[in-house]
Formats: sequence, C-alpha cells, structure tokens
Amino acid sequence: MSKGITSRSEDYSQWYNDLVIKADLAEYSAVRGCMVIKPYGYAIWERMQSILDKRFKETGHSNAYFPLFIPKSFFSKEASHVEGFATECAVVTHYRLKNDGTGNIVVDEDAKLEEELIVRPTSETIIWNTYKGWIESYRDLPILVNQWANVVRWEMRTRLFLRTAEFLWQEGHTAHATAEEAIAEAKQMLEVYAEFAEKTLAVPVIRGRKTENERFAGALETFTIEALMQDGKALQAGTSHFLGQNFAKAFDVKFTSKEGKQEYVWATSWGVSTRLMGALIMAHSDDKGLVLPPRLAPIQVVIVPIYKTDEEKANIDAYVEKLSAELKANDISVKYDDRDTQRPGFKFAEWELKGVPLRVAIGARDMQNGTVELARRDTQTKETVSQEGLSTRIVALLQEIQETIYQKALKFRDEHITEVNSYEEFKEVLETKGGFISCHWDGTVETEKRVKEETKATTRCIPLDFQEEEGVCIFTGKPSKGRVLFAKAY
RNA sequence: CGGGGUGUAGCGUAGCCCGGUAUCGCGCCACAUUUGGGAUGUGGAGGUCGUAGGUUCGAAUCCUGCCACCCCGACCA
Repeated sequence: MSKGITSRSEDYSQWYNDLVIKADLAEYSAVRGCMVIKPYGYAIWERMQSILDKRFKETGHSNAYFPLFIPKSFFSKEASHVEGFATECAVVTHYRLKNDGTGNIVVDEDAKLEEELIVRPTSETIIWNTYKGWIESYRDLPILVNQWANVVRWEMRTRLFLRTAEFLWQEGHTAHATAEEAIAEAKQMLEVYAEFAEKTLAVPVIRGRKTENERFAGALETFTIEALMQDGKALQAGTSHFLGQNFAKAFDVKFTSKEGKQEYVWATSWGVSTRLMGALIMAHSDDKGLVLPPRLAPIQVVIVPIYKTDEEKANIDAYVEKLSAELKANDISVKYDDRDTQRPGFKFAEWELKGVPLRVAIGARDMQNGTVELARRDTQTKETVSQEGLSTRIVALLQEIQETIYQKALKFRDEHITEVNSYEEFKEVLETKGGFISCHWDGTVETEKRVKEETKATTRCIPLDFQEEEGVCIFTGKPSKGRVLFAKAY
C-alpha cells in the first residue's frame, strides 16, 4: 500500500491486489481463477447494478433470464462467434458421479452427455435461439431485453475484478426491424454506459468504435468506452455491439414486414461487468486506499465518536441520532461506528482504506463547542465546522466531492492523451508517459498486429468525434484519413 | 502449454547450503493503563513444516514422485 499508486512501477499490480484484499472487496477462491466478492465489494456492485438497471428500464428495456448452459451446436452456429470464444470455454460432458468401489468419487462414464453443454461465455446464441420463437411479425419488434448473470471465460491468467474465470455482468440483447434502429440502440446504450461511468463512477471515458481487429466476435460494429487508469494503461469499460443480421441468419429469425415480406431481424448486444469495479479502484485510489465517489459509496458518511466516559458517550449518541435522522432524510447513507473495541485512529484509517467519502468525528470538546470535525477522503483535508446546518452542508459537500474526484481523473486523462507523428515518438511516449496515443494509422490489421507485437500497444478505439485529417501512417508511411487512439491496455 | 519461483500458526516470514521436533513480526485471547490519527505493558493460546515415499539412530533441512499456488510468456471480443 505504500508503493505509490500514481507511479508506474512494476509493483502496481501487487499494489492493486493488496488494495482489493485490504479494503475487503474480494479475494481469490479455492477455485482456480475465480473470485469471492466479499460483502463490502458486493455492496458497491449492487449500487452499480441498481443505478444501471434504472437507466435500462428508463430506456424501455426489461429484465429476463436465460440458461447457464448452451448446447455446443447452438454455440457453433455463428462462425466468427465460436471462433472468438472457443479457446476459453468450460464444457460440461457428464451429468453424474459415482463411487468407484474404493470410496473415491469419480465421474460416471456411463453418464456421458450426448451433446456437450458450454457454460455461457456470453448468451447471444441461447438467446437468439429463444428469440426465434418470439418473433413472427414486425408487431413483435423491437425486443428489448437485458439479463443480469454470471458468465465463464477460462482465461489463462486472472486478476481480481479485471479478468476472472467467472464474472458477473449484465448483457442486453435486442432485436429490431431495421438496421438504423439497431444502430441507434447500440449507440444509445453506449451513451448510457458513458454517462454512468462519468456521472456515477466519476471515471471519464472516451466513446469510440473498435477497429475490425478488436471487434466482438460476430459483430459488424463494436462501440466502446475506454477509461484510463493511474498507471497509464487503458481499460475497456463497456461495449455495445451492432450485430447486423449475423445471429438472425444463424438462428433463422425472420419476421413479416408491413409490406408482407420475410426479413431477417437486426440485433444488438451490450454489456458491462464487475470489471467496472477494477476501473473504479484503479482510477481513483491513493496510497491510503480506496476512494469512492459519493454516488456509488455504500456508506457515504461515517460518524466516529471520541469519548472517555459513559456520560460523554451518551451525550454524543443523542446528537448523532438526530444528525443521522436528518442525513437519512436526505437519502444519505450513514454509518455510526461506535464500536468500543477499536480506537478512533484505527477507525479513521480503516474507513479511509474502504473509501468512505466523508467522515464526521465528534468528541466531548466538539459537544461543548457545538462543532464537529469533517474529513474529506478525496482531498484528505479536515475542517472543524458548526453543528448548525450540518446536514445541509454535508449534502452539498458530497456533491462537491463527486465533482472533485471526476475533475481530478479528467485532468489526468486529458494530460495523458498525446499526439505523436513518428514511430520513435510513439515508442518513447509509450515507455515513459503511457496513456492514450493519438496518431495516424493506415487502417490495416497487419499494422495493428505488428505494433502490438513490437510494443504491446493496441488500438483502443476510433473516437466518435473522429476528425478527418490527411496524414500518413506513422508505422508504414501509407496514407491515413485521421487519428486513432493506441494504448497499452488491461 | 513453455520458462522461473514458492509452499513453515489466520497473514507475512527466519531456519534448509552444513540433519538434532521450529524464529520473529502482525493478528488473536485475558487483565491493566489508555481513547482528538492505525495504543502500551504483562501474561497466554495457536504448527501433521504442502503431500506420499526413500536415506538416517534422528528429516522443515538430503533424495524421488505427486499436488497446489505465484511470477514471466503464449492467451484475453
């Protein structure tokens, strides 16, 4: 925890791991590559869920649930899709165990499944197989469905929240009568994600589209939001895909149009995952631990009493009861930490580690003076203020903290977008400064692959506010129509 | 799956080369003094040294097999 979060040291990954564990968010489980999300970490995820879910409902979507298992034959119906996921699937081959006679439990070879089941790495195939039965006419469209689920991708190397073998996410799957409508949906949901990242997580993101090489397996267009972490590496924080008619064709999903013609439906899918937890942690945390933006913090205000006698404690209790009620009336979540098993200094450090945005400390001295001590987590500043009008002050302060955290991340992000005009410069910036590199690229997959091999940097996106600009590719010298963003990424 | 490394108390470790039943710190329990930034003192509990076998009078230590985990690669819309 003392390595220095903003330094781009090789210990960053160790630092991150320690933080996740010490702040009580998650830990590795006994199952290889899988993670246990602990109650405090899960509370943050639940905040994300509830805010996102509300937006999904507001934009006309409903929740549903589809099976965990996907028959192998479904999975292989869309060629590029299966190719994209084939190397990281968990496969169920048997449905029974037995005692081998010596007390060992073994797989019963007689219970071999005729068709293997894939544990979903994503649900496009099972969902499109289902949609086939739901869609006959243009009157059945659009279908706007989301599911909250777990998925499994058998990754070789894992990192808490950022890449685990099993993770939690939401995946939206929509069906439309026209390509225009589907594209509009994909863009709309990207904006929902972007706004959530910026307004709630206080993480600025770049909205863009993926190059063909980085596109989702089976998509015609992948929109992405890209965030920047404090070590200078980029993180893909959410994606929204225009799937064209690929899945409709693979699963034969047609509808009768107003004109009485049989047409394939147009699809989108979009998702964000517990990876957002990683983004949140790496975007804001400092050497003292987690920094949570108030809109997301499960506990927004923690109150710590400081006392010597029972009488002093009773006095403070009475005041805190009143203050808590006022704060709760303003929709602020409050924790009164009056454990008598820990001393104040310990509690201060502990809640800072857990990222609680605002701390109120009240001692006997304060009770005499009619004051409290307010301590901000984000700026690590303290001030003594009057108890008069305190709840109003706290409401305003929480908003200010939210804004300050965002502005700090935004400043860092903007300072780490560098325009370069030569490969030498590209490599130099990548090694020393990190962040996004804006440069001309000839648009070919070969060049992307070569750059990745030589520098580990990948194209993150073609920004949506892409400006046409004549130039030459810094890698090959071929003509280019504009700048794209490269970065090393998680 | 390749290359490297590590398994000793809840966590982090010393001991291993050179064999004699295990060190220190954190944490935990009790009591006392403390309480406005991670308290202090005294006492205490907790270990099949990853696992199976071998060598030996004797193995955490030497040898062999196995297992697990970590790091670096490959992989990761």
